Amino acid sequence: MEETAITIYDVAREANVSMATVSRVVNGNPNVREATRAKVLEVIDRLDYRPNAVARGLASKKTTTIGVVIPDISDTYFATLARGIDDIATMYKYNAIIANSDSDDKKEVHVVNNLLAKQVDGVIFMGNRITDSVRAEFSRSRTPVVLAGTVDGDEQFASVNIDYVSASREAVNQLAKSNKKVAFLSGPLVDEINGQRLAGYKEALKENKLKYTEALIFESKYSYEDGIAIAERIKNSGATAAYVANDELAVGLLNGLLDLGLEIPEDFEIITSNNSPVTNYTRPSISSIEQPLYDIGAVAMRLLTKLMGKEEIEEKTVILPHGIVEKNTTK
Amino acid sequence: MEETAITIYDVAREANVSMATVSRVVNGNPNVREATRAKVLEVIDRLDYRPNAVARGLASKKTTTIGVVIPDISDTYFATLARGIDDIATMYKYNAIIANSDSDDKKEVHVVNNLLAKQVDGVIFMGNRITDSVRAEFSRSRTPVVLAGTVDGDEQFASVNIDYVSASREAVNQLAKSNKKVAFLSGPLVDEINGQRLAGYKEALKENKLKYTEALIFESKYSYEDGIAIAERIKNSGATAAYVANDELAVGLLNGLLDLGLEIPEDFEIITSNNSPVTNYTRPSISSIEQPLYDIGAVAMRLLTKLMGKEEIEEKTVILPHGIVEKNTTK
DNA sequence: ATGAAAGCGCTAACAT
DNA sequence: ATGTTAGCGCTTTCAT
Repeated sequence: MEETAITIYDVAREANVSMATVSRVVNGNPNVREATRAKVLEVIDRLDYRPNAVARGLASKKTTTIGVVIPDISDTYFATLARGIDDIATMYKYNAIIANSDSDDKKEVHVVNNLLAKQVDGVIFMGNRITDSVRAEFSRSRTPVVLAGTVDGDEQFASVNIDYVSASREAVNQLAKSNKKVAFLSGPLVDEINGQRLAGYKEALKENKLKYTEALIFESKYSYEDGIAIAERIKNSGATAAYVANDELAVGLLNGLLDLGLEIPEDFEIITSNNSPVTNYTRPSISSIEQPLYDIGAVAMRLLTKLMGKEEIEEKTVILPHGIVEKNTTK
Repeated sequence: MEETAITIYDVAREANVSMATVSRVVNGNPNVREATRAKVLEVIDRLDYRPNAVARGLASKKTTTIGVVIPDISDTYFATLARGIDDIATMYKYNAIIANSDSDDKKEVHVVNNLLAKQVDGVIFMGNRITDSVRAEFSRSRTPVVLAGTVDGDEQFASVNIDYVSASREAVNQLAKSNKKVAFLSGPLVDEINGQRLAGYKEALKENKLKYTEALIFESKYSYEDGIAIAERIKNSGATAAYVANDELAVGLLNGLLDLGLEIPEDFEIITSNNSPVTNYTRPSISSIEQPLYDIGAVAMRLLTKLMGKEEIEEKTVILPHGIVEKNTTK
């Protein structure tokens, strides 16, 4: 908003053309004589004209803005996804309004509403689960939605993830090779993503002829402190290994166990889930499932551009490959 | 954008009032009879009317959206600032468009332009320095700008920071108590923020009657790997302590020195700058300057709301308090 | 307290 | 190739 903003009308008058022609030039419409285009461009440059995106949005019903619902932008996991989203968004000339939800049901509904009121062309939703109210909100809007790193059992929405079941199965398989008692440590099991991880854990136990017991299942929050706090209980459970659903939690568990005098990985093995940088900072560094977080965001955004462009989608449930990186918390 | 979006006009017709009245109700204008308000509200609820923020923006010249220029949202330092910004923005009913700049001059100008085209009501700018072209871009716009965690020597813009000179002086003072050779490790010294840190370093040397030598100044990128890579050079410099400008860099240095067989803090002391969670994850945990990152973002956003509301500002250069947290990389 | 009407700055038919 | 003219959905005077 300049002192006295230059409008398309000012440019038209100065260039002796109609505003339609200026609009055509601005939008790269080929139906403009080269000489005319040059003149308009010159005036645009001289007057330093900057098209008002809000007016454009109202007239065209396209805002070139997307909404991103994210639990917490200061959480590296989501921030990495967000970076992937924003890079691709920028590539396709979109801007991203980022709204923190804290995975709170009420806030989620609120921010989604807000985003839709702002007429975003699409939404990328991240969370641990997708509630019915959010689902309803999206359903009665025609705005395309893509879930990133978020599991939707109903497959109502397009989504980009890795195969969490397989990933955790592989991780637990690795641990079960040399441990009879493998603990499972995650955030709330009601979150669908953790449910999938638990399913993978159970599959691995079965494959290794180990029996499942709730005594080895630990539910917690996703924080370093929670990891520290739960270390003693896990040690006392008799487990000699743990698959952990979150890196900060894993770091906490590692340091907690170290504080209790355990040798890692000799006495206890750990595999975590996101292979974020912190897994390399600890001593020993933490073995982890490796997942392409940035790419999940990037692919989700690319998918969204297709949806917004009404392109045909070959497969709306995208599964990206994962791996296991062995570092120093496994033998 | 619903199937057939319902507009203020639909509500007006259904409630037998004019759109002006609906507008008044929506905007909480008191000049509406209670009965009328109730009826309108009922219709709004029944039709599930959601005011179009784009149209509002065009008519009122206020978008209730701010722009946030950030070097990299996946960098915890900035992500924490961003979280503070977004929380206060939400509190004041603003949304934030977040644009990554990678601290790249060209990108910065580009995203700022873009943000202004979108008619954001204000901008929060984060970076290591503020270039002339960005400065120019902001200058010829009337959009309020606040710098967060970003030093502007010219004090042209409102800003929120800690006193980097004092903070690094205190950190180095602490190290100089028991070390004759204290290294200084930072990102590019052309970045004003590092210039201030260096100034503090020099002051501390002087206070401790140590002489300044370029042999102890190390310039690097801001990454873990760079910290690892530079460890040997720092060790060979004869330094027995280092003040580091970035936490990831400090973690790298710590692990690098550990790999070289040094005992920390016995053989080498380290103090870093941001006290981010990773400083607690390492063994030993890293002593650090403590700065209120979240608050810097929050206060910057609060300041911006005042600027946008044309309120009087008592002091546009805000300095927040800092501290030093002694952990286990100092004796 | 309420309504009528004029824009906000632009796009998108439709004409020419 | 270019111009004319309706809107887009809302806010905001100005009347009443």
